[in-house]
Amino acid sequence: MEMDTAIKRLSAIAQDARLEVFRLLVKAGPDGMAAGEIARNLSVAANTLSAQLLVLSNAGLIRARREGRSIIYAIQYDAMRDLLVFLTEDCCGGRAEMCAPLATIAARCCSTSEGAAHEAPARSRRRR
Amino acid sequence: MEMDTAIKRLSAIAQDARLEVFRLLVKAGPDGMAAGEIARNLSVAANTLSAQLLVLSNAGLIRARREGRSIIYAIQYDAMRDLLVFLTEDCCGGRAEMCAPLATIAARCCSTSEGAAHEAPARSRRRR
DNA sequence: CCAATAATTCGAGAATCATTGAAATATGGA
DNA sequence: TCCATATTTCAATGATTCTCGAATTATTGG
Repeated sequence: MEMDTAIKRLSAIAQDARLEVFRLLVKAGPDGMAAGEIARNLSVAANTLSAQLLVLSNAGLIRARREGRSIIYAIQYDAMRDLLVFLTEDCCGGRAEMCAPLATIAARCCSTSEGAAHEAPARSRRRR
Repeated sequence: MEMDTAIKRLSAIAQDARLEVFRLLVKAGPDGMAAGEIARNLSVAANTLSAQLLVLSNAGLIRARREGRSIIYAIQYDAMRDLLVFLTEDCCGGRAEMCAPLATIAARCCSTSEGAAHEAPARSRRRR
């Protein structure tokens, strides 16, 4: 990934309203949410939100699709994944101080069933 | 982690010079690098760099220690790890689109020896 | 076609941020 | 103590960025 792209994405989420939008859309999943719905959730003006959605879109972190009168925004998982990969590149200059925690993140995510209220099918994954 | 902290850290690395400093220090590892050495590496003025190092410090991403005439900056792995955890929180709103890639990151990191030009002693680590 | 809803674009003003030269502080050695 | 090295602080300037009101575009239903 190019530095330019990474910076674009980082600055996109380095702002309170946009970080909230981002997190909201991460939670919302692939189905996404309409712009108006997002605005209501975060109590931010429609036109302000529009500008912020554009920043996130231009960074490639979210994607818009029209559905009737609404425009639905949804997270782009690949973009986020690429950014995380970029940030952790060369993290092992010989040592594992950073890598070890990464494994923890992966393990915590989707395996700890703390938030598994929505019964994920969970194709048997080997533990630990 | 508080949103404020996350934003502080994200904005800290959402800028070209600082992102380069950050990546350089990630590579450098716990021993860190002197401010002057960083400046030479990135060909940026000492005073400009100083301001940027302060931003990264205030964000908690790096830490300074004096050593003789030099001031050595080193990455703070914990801060970075916490940020990554924060960014991936709630990423599993039921689906694994984002989580699966995370595991890949962890696996790629420290296991793929693609960038192992600096012959890490490699205390026998199981492959793959 | 007209009105209502959903969202975006435009322009301006305020606020924040990055960079620079000049001056200041801290350390180590002669 | 005096000087050179290493780095930071300060103040100013220019560049970005954020937000907001007003106007605009797109879509649906009557």
